[in-house]
Amino acid sequence: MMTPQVITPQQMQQILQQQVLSPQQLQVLLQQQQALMLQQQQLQEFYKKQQEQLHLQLLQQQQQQQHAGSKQSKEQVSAQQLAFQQQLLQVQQVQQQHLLNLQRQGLLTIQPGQTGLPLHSLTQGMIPAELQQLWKEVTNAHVKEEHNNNNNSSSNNNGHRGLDLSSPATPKNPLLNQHASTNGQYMSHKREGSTLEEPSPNSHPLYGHGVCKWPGCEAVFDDFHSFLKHLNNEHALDDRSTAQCRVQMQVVQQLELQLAKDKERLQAMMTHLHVKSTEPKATPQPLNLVSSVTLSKSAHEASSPLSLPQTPTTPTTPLTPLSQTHSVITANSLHSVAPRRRFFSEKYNMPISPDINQNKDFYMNADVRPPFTYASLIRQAILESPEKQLTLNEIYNWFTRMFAYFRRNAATWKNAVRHNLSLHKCFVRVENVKGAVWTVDELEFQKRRPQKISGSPALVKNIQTSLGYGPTLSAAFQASMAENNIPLYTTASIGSPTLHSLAHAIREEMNGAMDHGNSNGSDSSPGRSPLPAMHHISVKEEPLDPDDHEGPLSLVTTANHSPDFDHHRDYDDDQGHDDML
DNA sequence: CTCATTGTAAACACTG
DNA sequence: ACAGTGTTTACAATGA
Repeated sequence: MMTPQVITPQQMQQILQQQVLSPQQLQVLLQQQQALMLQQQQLQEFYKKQQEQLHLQLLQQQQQQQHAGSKQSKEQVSAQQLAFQQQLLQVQQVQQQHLLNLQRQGLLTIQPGQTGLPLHSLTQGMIPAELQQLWKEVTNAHVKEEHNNNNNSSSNNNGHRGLDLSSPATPKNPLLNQHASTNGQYMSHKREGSTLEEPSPNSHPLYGHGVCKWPGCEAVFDDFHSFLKHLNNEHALDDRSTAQCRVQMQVVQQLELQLAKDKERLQAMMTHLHVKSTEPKATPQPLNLVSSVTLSKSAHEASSPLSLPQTPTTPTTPLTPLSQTHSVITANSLHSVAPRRRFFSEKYNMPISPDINQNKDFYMNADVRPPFTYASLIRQAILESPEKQLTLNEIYNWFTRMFAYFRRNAATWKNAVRHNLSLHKCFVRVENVKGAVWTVDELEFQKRRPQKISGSPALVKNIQTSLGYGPTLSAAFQASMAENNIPLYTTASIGSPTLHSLAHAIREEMNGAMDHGNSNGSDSSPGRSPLPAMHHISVKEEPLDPDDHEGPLSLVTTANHSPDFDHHRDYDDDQGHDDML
């Protein structure tokens, strides 16, 4: 999807998803920031050179045609300059957002005058290669028409022809993309669909569950008045606040934009599918998660604008990826599928992350039952959290935040969540200072996969054997998080140690909490492991290996500097969902 | 058919 | 007493 705007939908989803920064993320951010600083220096130098070059060229051309008395070249160069500047303006948006987000998180202090971002700083987000490319375009491609200074604030729809920077920059520039994607990490968001109410004496849209909901603030107050005090003091009208406000505006803008685009896409999809209805059936879907997921997504999206039967007791089961797909996707065909109790085929319960990420917007707004098991959803919620641990209430909040479907019938699904937490061994309860948090024992979770994945036992073996202990454990964690499309976590050097200790922590906890009599001893006992090279592959036997890790880890003290942002969701069972769609 | 998994409902215990 | 949390049991639906 070509997205001319600065933020891609995926990034927006990450924005929505990653609200809290873990210490590891902060570390990564700092490193990236340092790298960015370096870049900025280089870029400024580069830009200076380019400007000199431009001036030189200008002078030369002036001299050349001075006698001819022609002003054309001058105008031409001016137009080029203009175009160049406009491109830079575009880049400015990316860069500005990045900086603002940094500032928003307190990682960067921007001087008051800097928020305006003078031209010379526009290039800060660009790498030399890109600048060069841009320069080439500016200098080579002749500007055929006058560009009026349409530096409107949004400028998403640029009028530039061959000089469109956004399109080449997006796919071409991994660095820029990286920044942009990490932007999503910084940007907290507020989706205050349910807080439109008038400010009552003891409530404030920016105050929820004792936490200041100002982006990036998270200050905790037990008293509403102290919050008000804080709000007036800390978030007064200053540059920082306005900048943060601007970012928030951009977030909203982008969301609206994406909504419009998705609607358009949906329309196109539906028309397309209608047209295709008479055509021969598509080739059988491979047992590929992505494809099936995509299909389910399209099915969902197709159903989204249609008035969904709001019958929570009869779940609107999405299409089965393989067999039950009809060519024509209509509301009827979608929901005429016999109501099933199950969410979806549990074959697909494991890698829901991509789907969730890709269809987040949909699930957030459409009252459609997500096609995943409770266990998968709970796992996803926990893995998405910065500390890979959530309290029960935070899990609830995640459900209500991510899925419109779970904003009703709270008693039912909450019970199911608790039931699942207790029932499945893959969910480990960890005592904490604040109470108890739930973590995911990835090994246990993966253990259930073999039965789910139909077809390829080899694949199953692979998966299982890849879940050995020690280093591979953290690898499994990383894989699972890469699955979450959380780029920061895949930066191995940073994510690994923490995950390691976490895994260790979980294991320790398992040692204490779980009796190892759970093993049915059927598969892969240590003795006859299919991979003798590895240590025990036995996934189930107590994973108490020699402690190669450092000593006492404390899940508790792992810098809970980022309080549960989840609390700022106010979906209290029966409210805040009637405004959907 | 059996069996495993999942969802739902409900009872119960514990805790603050 | 009450709500939230956590465990457990029972049962139905589904699919392998």
